[in-house]
Amino acid sequence: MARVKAFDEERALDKAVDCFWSRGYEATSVRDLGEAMEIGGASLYNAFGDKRTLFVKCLERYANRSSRERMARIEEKHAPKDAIRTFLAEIIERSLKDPDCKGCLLVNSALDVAPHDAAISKAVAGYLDEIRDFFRRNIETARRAGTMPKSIDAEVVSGHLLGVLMGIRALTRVKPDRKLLESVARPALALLDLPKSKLH
Amino acid sequence: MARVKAFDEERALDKAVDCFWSRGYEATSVRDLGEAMEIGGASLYNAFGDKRTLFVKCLERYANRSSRERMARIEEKHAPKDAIRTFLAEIIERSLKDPDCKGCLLVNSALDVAPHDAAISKAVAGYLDEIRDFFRRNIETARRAGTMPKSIDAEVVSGHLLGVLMGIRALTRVKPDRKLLESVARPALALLDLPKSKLH
DNA sequence: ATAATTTTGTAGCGCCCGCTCTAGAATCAT
DNA sequence: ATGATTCTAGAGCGGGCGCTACAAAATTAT
Repeated sequence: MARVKAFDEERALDKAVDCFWSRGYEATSVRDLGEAMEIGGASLYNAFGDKRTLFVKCLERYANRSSRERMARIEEKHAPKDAIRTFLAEIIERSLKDPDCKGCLLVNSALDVAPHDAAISKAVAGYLDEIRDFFRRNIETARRAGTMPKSIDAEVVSGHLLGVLMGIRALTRVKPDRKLLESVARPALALLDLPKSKLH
Repeated sequence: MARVKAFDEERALDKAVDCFWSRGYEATSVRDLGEAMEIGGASLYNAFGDKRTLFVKCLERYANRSSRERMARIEEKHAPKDAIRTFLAEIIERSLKDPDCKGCLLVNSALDVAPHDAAISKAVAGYLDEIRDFFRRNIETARRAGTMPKSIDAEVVSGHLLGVLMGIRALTRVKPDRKLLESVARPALALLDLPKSKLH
């Protein structure tokens, strides 16, 4: 009934994610996006709406492919306490591996664009809540299993871990140093361990 | 020998800081700046150079008037351990008080502009190092005074506190909630306390 | 083949960007 | 007062911005 699209929407969306991720929302032009996505301006507007709408779709795509994927994958393979450790370790590894120091699109957006756009702010806050929920439920499960101290308050420590995560992501962009990032994480992870006295 | 400036440079610079602080580097136009500073474009370029140069001066101004001022003021009035507690508490209070959720100009810049500008990145990294030094020297002093556990590693914990600080500043921009921000800080501050067993 | 429908490339709209030029206004030493 | 020097206001430069209009190209149902 009509001409068929000449490009893969998901592939193009991934390219758009890369653009916004490495350059930020304001500094990325629609022409930049078109070039990276290998489509013309008309196709871009036809398929994804205006720049802001495309950005919202990029956030969702990123949440699905990076954030949620990581949590699900780790939660599947690791015991609760180990899941939290693995999560932070993986964040640090990826942060250090990236030569562009792009950090996390959600954290970058939380600082750059969310404060000036209520709807995007709400979306980003939701994605961050999912990460905190990941911490919280793993803490609670481990606490019940007796692999974490009963004295731990899941509400407090999950918030702490979210803050630590964001601090790591933020620091990465200006000081991508392994020793520093690990020193941010270590005391938070030590919290989760049973006190030595209880081990004997 | 020549006409005298009709505006106060420092006052104008403070207005420029407010602009960059609330809108970010990219989203702030030179016309925005001129309007806020109440000077024309020509005067702006004459007195402060181009937009980027003005931004660098704004960072330095902010570091002096916000970051360094706070550290010096707190360090003067508080014992080392209390200085760290007061510092974080003050950050949380100011973060919650600000209806615009501007966060910290240094942290915002670390994510937005530093990654795309080596010189600015170096400057921001330096300002953040000063904050870590504040944590480190207060930890070391308190440790020697016996008001903090000897088991604390100042290198690790100062990095942790810097990360926690940045996490608080980042979270503020999208979730300015007291309970959350305090939960980020509390475990980090608990680290500094002597274990109960040692008190008796 | 034809018609209907959607996608695509291109050209370009109006607008704002960072920045500069120029003319004149204000201040100083003499 | 005069001249030297600096500052200021305004217009406007070239260029990139987000976005759209339009006609040609590609696809499918008939």
